[in-house]
Formats: sequence, C-alpha cells, structure tokens
Amino acid sequence: MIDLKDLRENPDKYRNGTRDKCMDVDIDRLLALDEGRRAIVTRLETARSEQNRISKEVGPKIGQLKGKLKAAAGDEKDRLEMEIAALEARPSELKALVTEEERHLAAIEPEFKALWLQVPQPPSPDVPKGKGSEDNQEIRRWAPSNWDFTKTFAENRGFKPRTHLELVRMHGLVDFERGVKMSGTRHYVLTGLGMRLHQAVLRYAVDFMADKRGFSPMGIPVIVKEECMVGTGFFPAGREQAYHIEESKRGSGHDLYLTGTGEVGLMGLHADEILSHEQLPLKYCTVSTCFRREAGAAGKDTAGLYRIHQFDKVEQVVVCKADDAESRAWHKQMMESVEMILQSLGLAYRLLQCCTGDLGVKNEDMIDIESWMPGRGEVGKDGAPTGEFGETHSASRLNDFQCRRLNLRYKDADGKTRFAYALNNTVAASPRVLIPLLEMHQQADGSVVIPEVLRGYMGGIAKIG
RNA sequence: GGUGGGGUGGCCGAGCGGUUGAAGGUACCAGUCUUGAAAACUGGCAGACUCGUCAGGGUCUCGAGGGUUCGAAUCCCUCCCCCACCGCCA
Repeated sequence: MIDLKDLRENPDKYRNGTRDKCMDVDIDRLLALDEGRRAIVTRLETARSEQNRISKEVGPKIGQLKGKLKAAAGDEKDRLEMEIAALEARPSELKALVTEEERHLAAIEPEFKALWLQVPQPPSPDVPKGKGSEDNQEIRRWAPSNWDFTKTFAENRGFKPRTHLELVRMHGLVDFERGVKMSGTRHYVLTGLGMRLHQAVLRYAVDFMADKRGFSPMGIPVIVKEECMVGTGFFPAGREQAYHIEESKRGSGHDLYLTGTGEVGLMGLHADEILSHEQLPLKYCTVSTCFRREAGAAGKDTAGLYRIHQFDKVEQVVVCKADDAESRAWHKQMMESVEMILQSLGLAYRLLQCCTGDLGVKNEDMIDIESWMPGRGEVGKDGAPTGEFGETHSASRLNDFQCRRLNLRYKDADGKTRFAYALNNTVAASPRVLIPLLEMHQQADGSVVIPEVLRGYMGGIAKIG
C-alpha cells in the first residue's frame, strides 16, 4: 500500500511507476476519489463536531424535561413537549446532515479502497526499465571449478546428461503417478532417498541461516486469514493463486487461505505492532510448505518437479528501519547467503536484475537467482538437452509497501513512529532445487553424488545409485 | 460438539445512557530530592484520519459490524475471538 500523502504530492512518481511496471491502475481516478472523499469527510466532521457540541449543551436539559414529561399532564404536558421539540430541532437537523454525508462517503469508499490497494510500489529509480522477463539483465554468474558455461554438459563432463525426470525414476526418488492419483496434476510423492534429500536441503538451509547468518528460525502458520494475504500484498492481485478454505460456508469462523510462501507468516507476525527501533532489524527464516494453484500456468512446465502445487521452502525475511541504504545492504547480505549456499552445493547460477516490467506490485527492486539446470531447454545436436537457467530464488526489496499494509511500525530513536522496510528472499525451495542438484551431480552411470554439506543430513550417504 | 464465563489504553482494572478518550493502579520516560540508586513527590505517556502557512482545531477508535437515541464503552441485533470444564481426537 502506498502513502496517499505522497501520492497527492508526487502523482507522477506513481503514474510512472505503474506504467514502468506495465500495470494498469487509474491513478487519476484514485486522486479524484481521494479529493472527493476528503471533501465529504470535512463536511461530515464539521457536522459531527457541531452535533457533539449541541448535544452536550442541550442534552442534559432534554433529559430533565423528558423526566418531567412523564409526570406531567394537560397544558403542562403540551408545553413540555413543545419545549423538547424545540430543543431537539437543531440536533435532528444535524443528524440528518451527518447521515447524508455518511451515505456519500459509503458510496465512494469501496472503489477508493480497492483502487488504493492496487497501486503498485514504484520501482527503485535504478531498476532498468523493461517489459517483462526478456528484459531482465544478468548481473553475474558463478560456476564451480568443474563447470564451464561456454561448454555443453557433455563437453564439461564427458557424457550426456540425464534429465532430473530420468534420474528420479532411475533411483526411485519421486513417484509422480501416485501423487497425481491422490491429488491430481502437478502433484508428486517424494520417496525414500528423494524425501531424505529434500529434507536434507531444507534442514541444511535452515541451519545455515540460523548458525552462520544469525537469522531466527520460526515455525509459522501456512493457513491464514485474508488480512494476512492482503497485508503481505498477495491479495487482491494474487487471489487466483491461493487455495481458499471456505470455513464461513460451514457456518463458523472465517475463511482461510493456504500461503504460497513463508513470507506471509513471517511478515504477518508483527502486523499491527509498533516495535522499538532497538528490536530492528528483525531477521527471520522459516521452512514451510507452500501452496500454489498455478492458475494461468496451464501447459507450462508440466513435467517433473519444476512447477508444482505444493512444495517446501526455506524463506528469509528482514524488517529494518525505513532507510534506503540499510535496505540495500540487507538485500546484498540476503543474496550473499544464497550464493554461499549454492556454492557449497556445487551449483552453477546467475544473478538476474529484474526489469521494471517483471516486478510484482509490492517490490521496488528484485533480483532473481537462477540455477543452471542441465536437463532443461531444447534438445541439442547430440540428442541431449542443452540446459537452461531456471529460477530458484528471488530477492525483493519492498520499501515500506508491505509494512504499510500490515501496519507494522517502529518508534525511531527520535520518537517518531514510522513504517518499517521489508525484504525477503528464498533460501532454498525444494523439490525445485533438487532439479539442478541431481542434474549437476549426476555421473556417467546415472548415480548422483551428494554434496558434502548435505551428507550429514542423510545419514552419511555420499552417493545415490 | 456441549455447558459456563469473558473481550475496556503497554499490562491490570473501574465504569453499565450525558462534563469518560475513558477513574485508579502498574509499567515506561523526564524532572525534584540524593554522592549515586531506591523511595517519595511533580509532570508526561495511544493511534489513525482530517482542517490549518504556523499556533492550534476537529473527527473516529472501549473485539467487529449494524441498530435504537438529541446523545452509547454503557441498551438491542448479528458476527468474530478468547478462557474454563466436559466430550471427541492427531
């Protein structure tokens, strides 16, 4: 949610921001509604003020007279009734006025609020302009010493790669058929070592964040109220992506939603709170199951573990002071954590600066980290896939957009209450990350070497197959 | 699921139609006193919105929403949530 005052003062910032994000929100309509709303509020409050004043003045008198009225009869009664009517005339008039203005307000409020929620956070000025993912810019790439991006997999390793689909079948790591049997398309079952590898990655990631990076691990709800979804900025725009539990239809409670990321639970923690500046920055991580409907992705990445409805993700979140430099510093640190993890896992990756058109509503800056997945992409001359980068991480700076919606504030050293800045980044999402992990560490015979850092989490197993 | 009891400021707690945005306590902050601290005393201590160049006004908020009333924390309706016990149960 954006600052309305700022919108009034710098409408172009929001007009341009919306345009650069390739979104369509009628800023001028919002400004007009805002102006109309304020005019009504002013009139309404003036009337109320007058009403309150008079009520205090003549109220007790009316009460007294009404008391006398009960005992009165005849002329005395008529006289009292007239007196009461005279005293009530002005308050009644004001009441009608208030009611009318309230009606006006109620008439524009829903549209006003809906529109307000839709205005995106303007991109940071240094984010490159662009229409979509095709305009994202590579910042840099990294590969382990035994990998050369300019060569094919076969040239690097001396044999043709198998895709992760072939590898998981070969070693019985995933059972897609039974997953689909139970839950439908894009579902799967992790089996045996597949499950252990999945858990090993997650546990390694959590421990890394906690032990090496000072993040507090949290267990958070993945089933939340609508206000958490709105507060974190996933609603209203992402409504179609969330599974909806219609508890209200069963006659009790309220509806709930399954979260698509641990970010919701981590950021929701301190909603409606005013923290002390000494409590900041908050550094949280969690491992949580993520649910995504993948609406609109029909036919996309249907095979394998890439795009699925349910997965587990270690997520990191930072809530810091409202300071651009600090936010940027944390952004770097959070990405550094990911790079350390990817490097320790022996995965090749690149950092992609997302362009304005590829940003969501809530972020002002986003850097994706894509891991090299040898089994993806076109089939090359040698009959093997040429490989492709696939998104495994996404690091966002949200400015105060999310904290405004969540009403998450802090009292600064100078005593001023401010909305905090928020950031988030994936630490490890599995099973997606198993794709590069299996494909990069496969051997000529199809066996897969487990990176050393994971072995302790797998009972010392060094190799699958 | 059943029965009962509740939701008031950071916390505890009074109020149950009018000067109560809310007593009192406690916590917190500042000051006086003190060598320092404690105690005591004094003062401060909610948030949002809105009008105003400033000073300063105003409106709203006592779980939420609606209603009654000239006027509601107080009365009525609907909903939500919490606690206790019983039942069921991972």
